[in-house]
Amino acid sequence: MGATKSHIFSIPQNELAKAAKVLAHPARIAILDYISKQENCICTDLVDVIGLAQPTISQHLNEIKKIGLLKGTFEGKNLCYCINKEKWQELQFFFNSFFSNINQNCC
Amino acid sequence: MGATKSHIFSIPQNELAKAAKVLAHPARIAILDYISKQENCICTDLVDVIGLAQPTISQHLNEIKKIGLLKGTFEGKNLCYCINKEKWQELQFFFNSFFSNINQNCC
DNA sequence: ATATATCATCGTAATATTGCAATATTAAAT
DNA sequence: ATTTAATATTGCAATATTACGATGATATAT
Repeated sequence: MGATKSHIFSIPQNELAKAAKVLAHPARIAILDYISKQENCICTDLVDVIGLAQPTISQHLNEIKKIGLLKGTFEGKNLCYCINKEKWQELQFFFNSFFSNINQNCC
Repeated sequence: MGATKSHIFSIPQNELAKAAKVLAHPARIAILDYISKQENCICTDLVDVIGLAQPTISQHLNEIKKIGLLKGTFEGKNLCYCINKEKWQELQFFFNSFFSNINQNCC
């Protein structure tokens, strides 16, 4: 017990849950908020902006990267990254479709 | 350590994360999928539909109820509930606003 | 009143997440 | 080559989540 039984759910259900999981932490919302409001790709110290330790920020960034929501070069000294607009819009559409599917005859 | 440092984030950031957390499990997506597709309030055996044990379903329902996404009478023999349309639309708007805030000049 | 059906709660085991100190890696600057 | 700055990885402690058996509560049917 303890682990999510993903196999009993459909692929879209698992996909949406996975995406929601990435958004299910205020630090990751804050990171996305910050990055999405910059004029250009940022090469900055999110550590100072957010207020968590560097390894923790790095971990959160990794969670966001894993679903493809960030793009950029993640090597070397100055890490430059920004929102992957295509994936962002895909997720927006995905969430919006989910919310739009409610049966309006109910209650 | 171990617990989310909610206090260092803004209220909207925490609110969105909290809502996303509810959607961050395929069972809860499946439950919402199912309920939102019914013609009326359901008074049914989600246990059979989803395929998890009754206490587990009950827990998941409670998570959804806690953010006000379900309404109905939750007592007695026949539990009747359905989507709280107002909260549903509020969340849809909330998520959509978040996704719409991306700076289009980036990258 | 007793049985039955439905949902909630408790207790607990398994697993996942969060956070950070310590350390490693990488690339640029000197 | 060495130092410096930025990010990643490792290891681990604290906490949270997921799942379910056992049990409790409540309402209807008999």
